[in-house]
Amino acid sequence: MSNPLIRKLEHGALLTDDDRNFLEDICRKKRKISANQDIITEGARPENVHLVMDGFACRYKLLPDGRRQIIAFLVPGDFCDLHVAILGEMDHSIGTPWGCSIVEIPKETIDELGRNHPRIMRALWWATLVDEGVLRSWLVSMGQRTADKQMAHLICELLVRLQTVGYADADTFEFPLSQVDIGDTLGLSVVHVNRTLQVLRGNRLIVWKYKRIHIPDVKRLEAFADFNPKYLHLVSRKL
Amino acid sequence: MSNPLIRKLEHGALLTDDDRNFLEDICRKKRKISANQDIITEGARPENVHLVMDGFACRYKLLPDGRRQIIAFLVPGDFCDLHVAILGEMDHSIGTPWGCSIVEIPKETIDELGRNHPRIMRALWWATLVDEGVLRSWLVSMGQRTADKQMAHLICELLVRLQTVGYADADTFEFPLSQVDIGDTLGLSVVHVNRTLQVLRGNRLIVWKYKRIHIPDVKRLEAFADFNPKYLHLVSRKL
DNA sequence: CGCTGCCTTGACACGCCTCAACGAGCGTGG
DNA sequence: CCACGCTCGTTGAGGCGTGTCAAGGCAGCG
Repeated sequence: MSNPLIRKLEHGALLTDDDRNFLEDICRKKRKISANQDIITEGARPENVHLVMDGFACRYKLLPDGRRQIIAFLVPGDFCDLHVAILGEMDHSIGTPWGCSIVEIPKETIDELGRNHPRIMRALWWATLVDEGVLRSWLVSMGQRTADKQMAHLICELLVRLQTVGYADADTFEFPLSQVDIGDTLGLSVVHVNRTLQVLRGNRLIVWKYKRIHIPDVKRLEAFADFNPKYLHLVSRKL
Repeated sequence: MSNPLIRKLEHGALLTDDDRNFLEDICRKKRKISANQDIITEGARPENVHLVMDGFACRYKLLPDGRRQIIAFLVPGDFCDLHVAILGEMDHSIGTPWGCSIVEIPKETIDELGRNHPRIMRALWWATLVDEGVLRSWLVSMGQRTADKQMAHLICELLVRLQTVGYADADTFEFPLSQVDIGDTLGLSVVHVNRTLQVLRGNRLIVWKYKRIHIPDVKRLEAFADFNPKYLHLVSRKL
């Protein structure tokens, strides 16, 4: 079983075979999004719900002066806009500077989940609440941690999140982002991102080559970043 | 009708008289929390859900070195821990450095809402999704705005949120926070908060005296902060 | 009266930003 | 096949925003 959505939800709720089959069905029609494309733009009122199945996407917000803040990374198994059904309008955009594939799910299918698959519905709420926990943790990082620890913390988080959906090994994962992207994520300039990365590499906390991050000593990086995965609320951290 | 919870939820969903009566009933037994007290502490698994009815509370997270990051302000009508029912354990603390009064609602009452008051339930989900929107906006502020605009943005947000529950007039509201608290909210040092406030006061963007903020020209402050209230998803901004 | 908490100020240091330039890798078209 | 342009990473120099340390002032209160 390698469907990232199912893998993820199993960390938040108990599913039956029936639930799993239903989810498997939903995820059949994948669609590729090429690099530098928006999936949904701020102000839209999408008719379908979007789910990332492969690659990376990101939530972001543009300021009038052109600055961009990336608010979240969406990895396989993550929903882009589950909330629009209730909120109506997107208050931010979602794009993929690196390419990804997604599945579009009609709103009615989500309504059907509410009626016939309460366990899945609960798992979806679990997922959005976890997203909120991640957001809180990013805010803490930004407010209180220096650039090096902030960066280390982000990498620790991605390692765990990608592991839960089968997209990372014990100490390495693919990472297609540019240093500009990281800057827009952490609220830093490219130049400073570059210099900070050099320090992390110099201390052998991370190795980053060919769009892949490798962590020589995970425990050491987690200690350095003061990383505690509790905020991800994974019931069983089976990897 | 002055129940802040009802006032707030009416901005997110249509309620019936029956719904309103039920909510009114829930909010009867208020309890005062004095200043510098925690309402819930990280790691707790509370049996009741907590709702702020008067005053201010805040979500916050403590780092090993003693630094504190405030993640959210909870004003009258805001729930502290609706999510614990699904997530199980608190991944942050909630306290009130300034005093507030709250209501404790048994989890079973929430379950009953799910069965008998679907409109309320939907409104509660609306409220937690709006909280997430606020969180996103804080992240954008922190990452991209300078201290002065960040502070101005926060004040604009609080003005609107307090207005929707009847705790602010057109251009003024009570604000019991200290400059240390603001520093921990925006990720700034007290010294810098102080100096930034002096600039804002000097430009007559805000007047802050006797634990009350007054805004001489709301439009001007909103323009300065680049404030757009759409992220609060208030269906009708009747004030 | 003398606490104590909060605001305010000054001096100095440092993290991070901006501007500017250059280099490496890579796809494209002549 | 090479020249070109593009994107991305890297470096240097200088400046500003913000942090830290330290001290003093003022108001509230026992």
